[in-house]
Amino acid sequence: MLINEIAKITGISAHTIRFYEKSGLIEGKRDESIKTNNYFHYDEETIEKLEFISDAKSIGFTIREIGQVIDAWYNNKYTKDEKLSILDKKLLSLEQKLKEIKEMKKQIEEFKKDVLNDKC
Amino acid sequence: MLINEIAKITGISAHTIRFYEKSGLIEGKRDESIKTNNYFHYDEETIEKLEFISDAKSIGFTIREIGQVIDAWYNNKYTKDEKLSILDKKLLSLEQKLKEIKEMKKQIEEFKKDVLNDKC
DNA sequence: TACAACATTAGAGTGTAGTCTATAGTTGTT
DNA sequence: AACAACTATAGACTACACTCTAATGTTGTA
Repeated sequence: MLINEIAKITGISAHTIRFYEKSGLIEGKRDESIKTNNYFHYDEETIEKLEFISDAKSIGFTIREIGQVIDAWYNNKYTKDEKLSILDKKLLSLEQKLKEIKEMKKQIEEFKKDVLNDKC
Repeated sequence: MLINEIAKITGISAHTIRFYEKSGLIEGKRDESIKTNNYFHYDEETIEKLEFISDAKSIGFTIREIGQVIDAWYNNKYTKDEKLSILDKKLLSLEQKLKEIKEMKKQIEEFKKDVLNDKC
């Protein structure tokens, strides 16, 4: 698959996909048998990664954090223990976010009560 | 209270507090009886607002969104119905975030299983 | 073969949310 | 009076995450 094809599939622009590639989140491969161009080719795994990136971004993970998780899962940069430690840290920070969101919900519900009772 | 005092109480720097003031999130008042300076004075409500801002930021709300919620609660920019509508929208987006975080947790737990089973 | 549609790279520009610097004036302490 | 510590303002600078432009080359269709 060339860049515009995965762009269409994932809904992420070719520009942004190139930006993610520069940032080390994904990696296209060049077809060595083709000598006339140096187009990048992307596979199913890249689609998976891009979808994961979209999800992770929407809950506030940074590019660097997402890169860590991707590396912990797909790549062989880390030992098994290092991978597990990275993933456990992310799980903890998700727990934290969950708590904060629940508290924020309570607080906004309090605001609503105040508005309903004309207290502000 | 002058700026450095609420900075100390809230743990937010004076610079950032001034930035929030410029952004319309909080508002200090000048003491008209003092002619020698034009220092801003802040009250307890500002501390409440600043603490709300910290919480809301950490779960990914933008300055603009936080401004809307603060206006919906403290100010008289909106009618009662408009205020309730703004707060309900924020509650919905919190529900959405909650869902996404739960899904992300599941996904990272899957990653962990793969790592544990040496599948990657 | 003309040409639209695609590909690459480097680098510039944008918006968000701060963060810092410089300048100038004010307040409190010795 | 000297001076450290505070205050305000404008504007420069930073990091992050895109987003776009320009230049150049390639591919596929009429």
